[in-house]
Amino acid sequence: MIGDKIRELREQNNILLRQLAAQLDMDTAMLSKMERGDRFFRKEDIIQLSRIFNQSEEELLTLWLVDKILKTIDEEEYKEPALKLALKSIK
Amino acid sequence: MIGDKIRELREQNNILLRQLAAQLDMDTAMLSKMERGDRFFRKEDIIQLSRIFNQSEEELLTLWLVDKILKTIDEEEYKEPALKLALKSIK
DNA sequence: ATTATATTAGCCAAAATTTGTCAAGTTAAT
DNA sequence: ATTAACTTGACAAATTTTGGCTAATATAAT
Repeated sequence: MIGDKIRELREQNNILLRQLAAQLDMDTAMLSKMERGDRFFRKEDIIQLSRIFNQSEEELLTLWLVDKILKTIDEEEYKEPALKLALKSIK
Repeated sequence: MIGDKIRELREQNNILLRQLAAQLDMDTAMLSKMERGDRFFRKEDIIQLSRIFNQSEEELLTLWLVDKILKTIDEEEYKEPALKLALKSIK
């Protein structure tokens, strides 16, 4: 989700993993995993990426949070009613 | 959320914390925390509780999952768009 | 006020999860 | 076959979660 988006942006801008990783001050392997959804980005990294690629922070942070949500409901039976209720409860 | 529900059910049935805790084979203090939302119930406990109180497993597990979701988005800015997107993505 | 019962809070260690690093492995292009 | 880009797996360090114990607090009855 957010990983795909970052990869897309990175490729559109012809930046290599190791170059972007350097900018974020992280290991290349880690960024690779993050783009592929194996690991989570840190929130701060997302904020920095939104600057680097000139994207709205809201958009990227939202995608990032979606991944977190999906991870917590992953494998659970009642995802849909739970999400709906959660949505209600925050409004 | 799920804690309130369990407490409600327990009180309606005039069961003491320590009695219910015994049935669930857990520490009384732990159950107290769970009812108050300080700690999560284990999924198995919820299933057992649905039998004890004759409630639908779906209802209780859903409330339980809502709590998990709320915890992961707690403090985050873009809860609402993220929940909406998550909902879309699972359908 | 004292006792008895019920609930909550605080602390700590065990267990589980997450995170970062490194080295080895793939893939794709030349 | 060599090289550059990327991916993967294994591992330790760090962080978070969990469960249990004990003590503190609250409530009610005598």
